[in-house]
Amino acid sequence: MNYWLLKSEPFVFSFNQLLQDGSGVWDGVRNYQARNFLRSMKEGDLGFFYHSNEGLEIVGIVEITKEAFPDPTFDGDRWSAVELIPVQKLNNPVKLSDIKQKAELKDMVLVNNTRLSVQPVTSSEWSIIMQMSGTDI
DNA sequence: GCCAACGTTGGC
DNA sequence: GCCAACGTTGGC
Repeated sequence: MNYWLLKSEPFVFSFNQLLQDGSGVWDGVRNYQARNFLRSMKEGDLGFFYHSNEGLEIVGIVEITKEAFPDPTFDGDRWSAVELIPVQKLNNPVKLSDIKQKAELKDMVLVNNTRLSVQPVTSSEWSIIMQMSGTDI
């Protein structure tokens, strides 16, 4: 079981939107590093849903329900997409500024490679953030 | 609005 | 294959 973090600008696609829709396709990724992470996702993996630009916080948890397939917004198999469902909204969104203050989280990709939109999260990072959010799964 | 970090493009 | 120029992302 692996953990991930997915970034979206809330005015493009928000966690609330995903909750409303019931499921979503994570497409439009045009970065090789991010694509490779998409391709290594397994059904049942969990991910944080992060709002970039506005909010700057982790707002919810998603679960991968369909492993990588060709991105429907692109002609060809160069880019990939996955399907996911919302699992839960965090009781307390975890802000980037709070993450940055935690010594245990200083190595998070989110902190060190701000531009990567799909990134892995270690299980210890996952549990620390879950604790900060006051949320149980 | 600015700027740092990173990715991509294209000339050589 | 290198590197300068440019474009984009995203935090501040």
